[in-house]
Parts: sequence; structure tokens; C-alpha cells
Amino acid sequence: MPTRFKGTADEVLALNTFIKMNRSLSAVQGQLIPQLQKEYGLTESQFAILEALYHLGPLSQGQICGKILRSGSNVTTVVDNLERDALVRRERDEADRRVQIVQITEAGRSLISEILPVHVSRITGAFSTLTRDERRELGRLCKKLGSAIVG
Amino acid sequence: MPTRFKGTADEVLALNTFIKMNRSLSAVQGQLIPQLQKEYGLTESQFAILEALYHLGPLSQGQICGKILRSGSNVTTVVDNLERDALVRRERDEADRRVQIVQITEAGRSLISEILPVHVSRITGAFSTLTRDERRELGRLCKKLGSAIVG
DNA sequence: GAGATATACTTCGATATCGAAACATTCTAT
DNA sequence: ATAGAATGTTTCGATATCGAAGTATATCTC
Repeated sequence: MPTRFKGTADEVLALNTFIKMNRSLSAVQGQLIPQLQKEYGLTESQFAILEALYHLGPLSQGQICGKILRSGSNVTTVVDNLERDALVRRERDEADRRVQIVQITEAGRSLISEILPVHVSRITGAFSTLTRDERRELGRLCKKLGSAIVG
Repeated sequence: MPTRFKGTADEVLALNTFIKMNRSLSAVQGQLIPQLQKEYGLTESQFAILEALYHLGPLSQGQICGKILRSGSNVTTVVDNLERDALVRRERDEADRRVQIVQITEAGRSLISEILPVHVSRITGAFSTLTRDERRELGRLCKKLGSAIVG
């Protein structure tokens, strides 16, 4: 299965682990994203932004950036599309007129509250092959791996 | 940190694990992809295809599809760009003229062999915060999670 | 308080990505 | 052998994604 790569044992182990992470995450997302699209007409990023606004309330685009880990220009594009579909609304911050505050609309709220239970149960289902302890351990290892990198 | 979501303990655990996987993988990739781009002018997908051809030899586009887990139309696009940059070459399969066989060129081979050591050592570095056992366990859990989904 | 610098967002150009439809070729069933 | 189904790729239209450059506003420094 792993690519024929010659290297130290440490390198091979790191590469294989990295490949497995990639594949498993792709597999889980493959269960989720096409359904979001087909059944509700939302892309992954649109869903992520709507969900953030739904749970956290109005956010500036910069704050959204931080939440969904995408570039600023990307957030502009995705919010444009959400706004066109009337799922969110933009409003200038009066205190700092550079800032765009993004709010979820009633239509957006109602769409998200329809999707969420299905989405959550799909994720829960995907993880149900792991025992509770395994899920916790997987989370811990990912967190340790991720934290060591940025901060 | 986790999104304020009301659900069963199982749901919350699955969601949090999923979020941590996403974030950690993003963090690792954030170490790799910008460098590929800035230093060698390759996108992630271009690199993935070149690497597959380098290690596995000539492949049809359909086979590449399976390796990099992308749609057929996407492979067409990325191979187009690689071919334009003379890093790969397309050739019709004489046995089945529907098939395009993609080969890495000398330029592609030399680029990949220049990148690989750096790339591998970056990945190894990213995983070095985990103990060897933790890396193995992370790999095992990801594999278990992923295998349960597709096949 | 004016000019320099910083910040928030948008625009632009390039690539990636998908699914559906089109196209070419091969296979299958009769 | 031929019509129809299946397969491999390409094209098309839409969205995502990035970084760089541009614009608007705010802040900072003298």
C-alpha cells in the first residue's frame, strides 16, 4: 500500500502515518460533503461559515477567517455566494468602517438547523467504529500533533 | 474551543475528534504546501501526481485518479498543467486508445528528486513531537476509521 | 493635524475541484 | 456484425482557494 520510498524507519513511519491521516479524513469527508451539496446545495465552506455564525453569532470576516482556516480573499468569495443566496447578510461595523460584520439570516438559520442533526449523526456514525477510548486517543494525538506546529 | 453544540456525549466526542483531525492535518499541510509552491512552483496535486509517477512508473489517468483521490476531470486539468510545464508527457495507449498513459519526464524526475528529501524531512519533523508509539497508534486509528467507511 | 504605517476587506489572475454532459473507443449480447 | 452498454477522458460551468496588488479606513508619530 504505502508508496515505495527508501528512507529511515522514522521517515517511513511519519510518511505512512501522514498518508493514513489524509486518507481517513478524506473518507469521512466523502461521507459528508456530497450530501451537503446534493441535499442542501451547500459547499463545505459555506456550511462551515453558516455553522460558525449559527453557533457564535455575528462575526467579522476576519474572525470567520480564523474559524475556518481560509484566506481572507476566500472568505470574501464564499460570503459573496452566501449573501447572494440570502443565507447571510453583511453590515458595516459603525465603530470601524473597514469591518464587515456577517450575520446569518432567518433562511440561513432555518437551513442550518435542518442540516445539523443529520450532519452530526453522520459524523457520529463514521466514528462509531472506534471505541470511546480510541476516539479520545485519536483526538489527543491529533491535538498534540497540531499544537506542536503553530503554537 | 469546541463549537457550542448541544448533543449526546457520543456526538460531542465524535465532533471534537473530527475537528481535531481537521485542524492537525491543516497544520501539517500548512507546513508543506506553501513551500512546495514558493520554492518549487508546484501545487499539492501536481506534487502528488509527480510523486506517484516517480515511484510507480507510467500510469493511466484513471490509475492516477485512484492514487490521489480526485475526480477524473480534475486529473485531466492537473495533468494538462504538468504537461504544459514539461514535467510529464501523455501518450495514447495503443492497446486501448481511450486510455492516456502519463509519464514523468526527465525534468519532472529531476525536480521531484530534488524536492523529496526536503519534503520528507519536513513531514518527519512535524511528526517528531509524537513518540514512535504514538505515531503508530495514530496511524492505526486513522486506518481503522477510514477502512470502516469505504470497504 | 498631516503623513506614514497598519488593518480589513476586495479584486484579480491562476489553479483546483466537482458533477454532468459530450466524445471516443471498447466490450457485450444477440 | 451490429446495436447498445460500458469505460476512459475531455469539456463546461460553477465554486473554492491562494497570494499579490489595490482600496478604504484607522491608528500612530512627529
